[in-house]
Amino acid sequence: MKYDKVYTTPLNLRWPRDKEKILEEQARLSRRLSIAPLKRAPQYVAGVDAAFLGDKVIGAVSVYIYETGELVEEAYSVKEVTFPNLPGFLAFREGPAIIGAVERLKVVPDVIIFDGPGIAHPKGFGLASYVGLLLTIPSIGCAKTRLVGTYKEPGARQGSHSALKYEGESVGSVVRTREGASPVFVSPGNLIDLKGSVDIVLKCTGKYRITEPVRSADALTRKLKKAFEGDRSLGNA
DNA sequence: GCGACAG
DNA sequence: ATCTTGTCGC
Ligand SMILES: [Mg+2]
Repeated sequence: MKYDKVYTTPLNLRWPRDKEKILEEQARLSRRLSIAPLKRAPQYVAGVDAAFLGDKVIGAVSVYIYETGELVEEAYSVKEVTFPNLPGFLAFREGPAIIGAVERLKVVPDVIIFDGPGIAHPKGFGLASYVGLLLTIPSIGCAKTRLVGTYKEPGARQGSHSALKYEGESVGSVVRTREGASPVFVSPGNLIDLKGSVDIVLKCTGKYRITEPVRSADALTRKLKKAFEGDRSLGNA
């Protein structure tokens, strides 16, 4: 279709003009990811999410103490939306605002959980991988639905999981975080492996399907959005 | 040409 | 993701 606005990637590549270059860039960056076990147990686990308001993106982050589940800090940032909504490129829309939020934190998270995939992506470079690579912070992709890959429905009990395969590789795990609810799609983003990702997601799961850190960030995202609606200085109204 | 398709 | 109140099922 046609675009009335100039959409750009954080690397000044324009859509749809530079479509091929953008795809090459995702593939190139994915090769720089490190999918390996976490060195030491995390102390701080963060959850991130984003919301949209007009042509603005609100990124939010909630940090918890991994062992106790205590909320210790939150932050957010607002950015301009610079990329259209197309499957495979979510990172270009949410990434900037999420990165901005994490950079405003006083504490540096040991691992970050995302509302979107890591390497379970067409080019092996989903939202969690993108942010995890740019910030050099271990990241976990925890998508609500499938982007790529095939799998067998996991068992009905909480904690059940099955492999998510794509192009012959086991890129993720389909995890039943809550009984009676649809499973979640876990895949490592950067600086962590699949096993460690699943362990952390389950450890951060409370009574809901979505991980507590991400739920918290999602809640913050909406509170902020509500507070910003009708705010001329933010560009809407 | 017809589906699939993160949030 | 977003637009939105009540309503069906466990
Ligand atoms: Mg989200």
